[in-house]
Amino acid sequence: MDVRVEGQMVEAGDSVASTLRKALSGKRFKAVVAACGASGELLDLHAPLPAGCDALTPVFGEDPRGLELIRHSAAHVMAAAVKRLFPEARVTIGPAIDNGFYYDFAVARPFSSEDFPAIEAEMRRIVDARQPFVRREMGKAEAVEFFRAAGESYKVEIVEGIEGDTVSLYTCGEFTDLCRGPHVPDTGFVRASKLMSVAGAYWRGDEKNAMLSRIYGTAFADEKALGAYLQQLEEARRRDHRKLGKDLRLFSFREDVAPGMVFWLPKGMLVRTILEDFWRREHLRRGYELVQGPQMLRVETWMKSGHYDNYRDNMYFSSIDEDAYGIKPMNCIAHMLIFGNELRSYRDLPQRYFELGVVHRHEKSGVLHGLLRVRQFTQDDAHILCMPEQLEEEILGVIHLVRDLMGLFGFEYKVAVSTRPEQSIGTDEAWEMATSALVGAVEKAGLPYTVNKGDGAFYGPKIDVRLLDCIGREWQCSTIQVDFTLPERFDLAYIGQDGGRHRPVMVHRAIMGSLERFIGILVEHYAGALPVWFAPEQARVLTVTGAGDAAAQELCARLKDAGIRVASDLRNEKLGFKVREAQVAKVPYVLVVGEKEAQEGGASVRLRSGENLGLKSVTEIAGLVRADAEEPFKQGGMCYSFS
RNA sequence: GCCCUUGUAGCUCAGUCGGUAGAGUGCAUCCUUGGUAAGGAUGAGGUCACCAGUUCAAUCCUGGUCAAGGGCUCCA
Repeated sequence: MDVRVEGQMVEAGDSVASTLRKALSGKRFKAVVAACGASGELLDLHAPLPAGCDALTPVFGEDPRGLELIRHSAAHVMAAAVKRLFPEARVTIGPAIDNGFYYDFAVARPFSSEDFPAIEAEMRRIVDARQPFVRREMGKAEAVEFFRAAGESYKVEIVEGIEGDTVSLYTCGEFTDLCRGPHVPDTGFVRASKLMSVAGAYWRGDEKNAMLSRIYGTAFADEKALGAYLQQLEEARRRDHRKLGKDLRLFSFREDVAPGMVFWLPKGMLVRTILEDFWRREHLRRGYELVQGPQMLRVETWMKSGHYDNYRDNMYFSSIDEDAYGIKPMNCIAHMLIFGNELRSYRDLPQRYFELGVVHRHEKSGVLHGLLRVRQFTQDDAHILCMPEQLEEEILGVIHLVRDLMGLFGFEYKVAVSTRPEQSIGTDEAWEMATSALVGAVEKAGLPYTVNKGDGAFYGPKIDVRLLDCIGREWQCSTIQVDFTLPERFDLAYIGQDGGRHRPVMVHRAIMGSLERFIGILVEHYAGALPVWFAPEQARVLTVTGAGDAAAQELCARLKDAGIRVASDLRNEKLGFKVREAQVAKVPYVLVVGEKEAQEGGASVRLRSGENLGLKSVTEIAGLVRADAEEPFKQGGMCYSFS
């Protein structure tokens, strides 16, 4: 029988490898890590050619599937090295993950990064030995016996949990591990790897179980790809909003005073204010109304809403005159009550309430992370109360708002629709109606989406939007949720055309999600070089010598009159020094005033890119800055300027 | 909460194999008036996170506490 390999037909060999060898050049064959069978399954190179197999695709290390194999095999190599150095360590699991792999070990003394050099050296020896990965099938009982004899109690537990009669084992050198496979042909393919960090991890991810010692590592097809990845990590560190926030004086944290809560410094607060102002205006333009509820509500209200039962552990409480109050972790209750404040007609619907609502949530201390995970934050929260037949239209409006906002910052994004989970309330009919409204809206908007089956909230289906920043990281921001419960619990109603009382449907949505978090993402996305429209300092006037002070102040005043956020640096320092400081502060426009400019008026303009535009008049400069600030709005159909 | 790492000047970090500490940067003052990424000098600034223990002596060793950072979702 003949087998198709990369477009040519070759005679089937005994093994996958021998078949491929007939079709590939020696050099290419050496780089193959595995093969993909006719039905898409991955095969070990050493494996016998499956019966009836009529096509094979070689998989290389650069291929995502090949890379995953390399990483999985790297986990085995690391485990083998650890077993050599620490024979008493018991192995547990070691999968490939997004950016590498890990392996969890049960050891008396947890590993630390100081153990890395020894482990890496041992790994190197194993890699250089080019030990083949040998697969073997074994009956379950036999496998249990094998691992019990080896003292690998965790493996025994895993084998016992596996369905079916046989399991597969892979051996490289003296190390044998339970593994589904496949693997790279030999350890030589794990030539570019690096151990990254250690962490504690619970057995099977359950905090009731024993704490294991996890070692994270990464591996690539070659040193070049590994180097590129390490460089990308370096780039991410360079963009870290916590560092940039400190350097650029945007915000600070005082762990001793208020852990997980932000102190907004003047520049950061200006950025926030501009974003808030823009966002409020945009909401007004799209038919939302601004509202605001109290910061704390009596505890009885939280009982009525269900938050006390379901969310109490994350809430802060206080008491006033012996009455218990809960500080709001969400804004929806006040919006419910605002709807219920008067009798509503179907003519009044939809009601769209928008609030930049400050909420408090008690996050566990270990999960706080700069602006991205805090305990007090501001949601760009809205609740739309509408008739069921308006639902799709309303959701479409929200999706358009998401699209326009993401476009404004140049974010790519991914949409996922989450459907009814096992545990949920509400009728099938309501779920069906809401889910089809969500799907219908996404389709009308022409957006590709995925479905997360059973991942909806217990009270309704939802759309989640994950944005991708400019270095490809994903962030969960926007969420659009349909909710049947709250209108029910608060007995909200409107009078329909028929004169009867009807229950409105509620859409809960946040686009930026948390303002704090969104600003953190923006800082990382732009690496601190914020676009002119919300840069806290759009321009800085620098003098060459003290003789330019008066002209600089005059220029500054005129630009301020033109609505430009400008500062001046009249310090007694050399120009090069001041230029550097402005550059480090990522100021978009640096305006230099020297003798020549003082005489002719205007300033010589240096951009953040380092480009020098030469002498420009005040009017020209104001025009440049303004045009730059308006640029991002050209695509979104939006329009905004802060003044 | 749990595991690993870390905690020294406003910031970034050295250092002391146990004898209470240093650099760069920033800040202040002075000199310097310099044309697009760092001019020079001088000075101020620290209960070495906190609490115990060991010791003649602890910032350093030991134990504990607090905080931060990396993880604790990826399942042979």
